[in-house]
Amino acid sequence: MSDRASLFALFNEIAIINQLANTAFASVLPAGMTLAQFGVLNHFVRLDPGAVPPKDLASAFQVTRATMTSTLTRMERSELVEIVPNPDDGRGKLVSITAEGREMREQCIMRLQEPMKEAEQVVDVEEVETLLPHLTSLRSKLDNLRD
Amino acid sequence: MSDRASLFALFNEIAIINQLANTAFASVLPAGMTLAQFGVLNHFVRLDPGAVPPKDLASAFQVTRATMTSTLTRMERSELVEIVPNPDDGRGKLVSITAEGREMREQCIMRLQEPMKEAEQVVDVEEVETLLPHLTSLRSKLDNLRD
DNA sequence: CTGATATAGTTAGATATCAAATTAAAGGAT
DNA sequence: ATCCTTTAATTTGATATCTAACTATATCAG
Repeated sequence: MSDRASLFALFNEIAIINQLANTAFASVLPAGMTLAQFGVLNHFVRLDPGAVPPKDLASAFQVTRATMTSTLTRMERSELVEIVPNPDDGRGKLVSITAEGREMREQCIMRLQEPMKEAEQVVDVEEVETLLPHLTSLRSKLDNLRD
Repeated sequence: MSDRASLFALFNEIAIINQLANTAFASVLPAGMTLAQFGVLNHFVRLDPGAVPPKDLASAFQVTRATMTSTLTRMERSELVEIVPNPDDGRGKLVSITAEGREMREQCIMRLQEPMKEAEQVVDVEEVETLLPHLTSLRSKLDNLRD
């Protein structure tokens, strides 16, 4: 197989894995929750960045600002985050996680244990350890390409 | 890092790579074309399956039948595929690629060369060769989990 | 044959995602 | 100070995707 075909096949496998994982994880989340929203909550809990502009969240997740606007609007509606004007920049906003948001994140983490456990049972741990650094490096290179 | 955290990180990297690749590839396709539609066209050209039921396409791409209905409806509207009732099954349909569909697929392949070339330039070929079999195996295992 | 169950496809309603256009504010150049 | 450019966020309109509910046909059990 040529290099190009391999690369193509690689992206193909990644697309399918992503879809399978997405569907499996999404199916156990509390009603109304999505992986995109969970990602935002998890980001706040893990990094504890305080109040951040939507654009920073957008670039952390590699989505457009329009996409982040959409997600954050829904999350504000369900009171998982709070959004206030940025006092230092009249164009901007600042987003922070609420107590409800933290609780919801805990709920999600708990529910995600089950499908993770299932995945662990079929997936070779060594395989994951082998794959991870390569994928991280690939992601980083593709990311640089974007600029 | 625990096994579970590694697995989680793995899915995370995969999600981001998928998004980056998706966006880059989608941006060079002819107006109106999408990766989902290209995937269907490519499937027909590579495997030459003749006329196939929508359900088979859905399972080939690991999407729901509803999703495939949506994609095929658009593709039929733009005359990239032809859809007729299945003479052997009153519930079913049969989908085949049209001459326009083949031309469109060629167009897409040509346009995809450019971003593929860029990716090739930053991505280590050996890295891809290392990754691919592991990803294929991972995909297959996750796939089995679904049933 | 008839009734229950399974399967193929669609529809409805939701979220995520993008690109392009718009609005408003910040920053820089002269 | 004024104009131009850039940046932050939103809106609009599109596709992809899911689940759940529905229709129609097929299949199987008795």
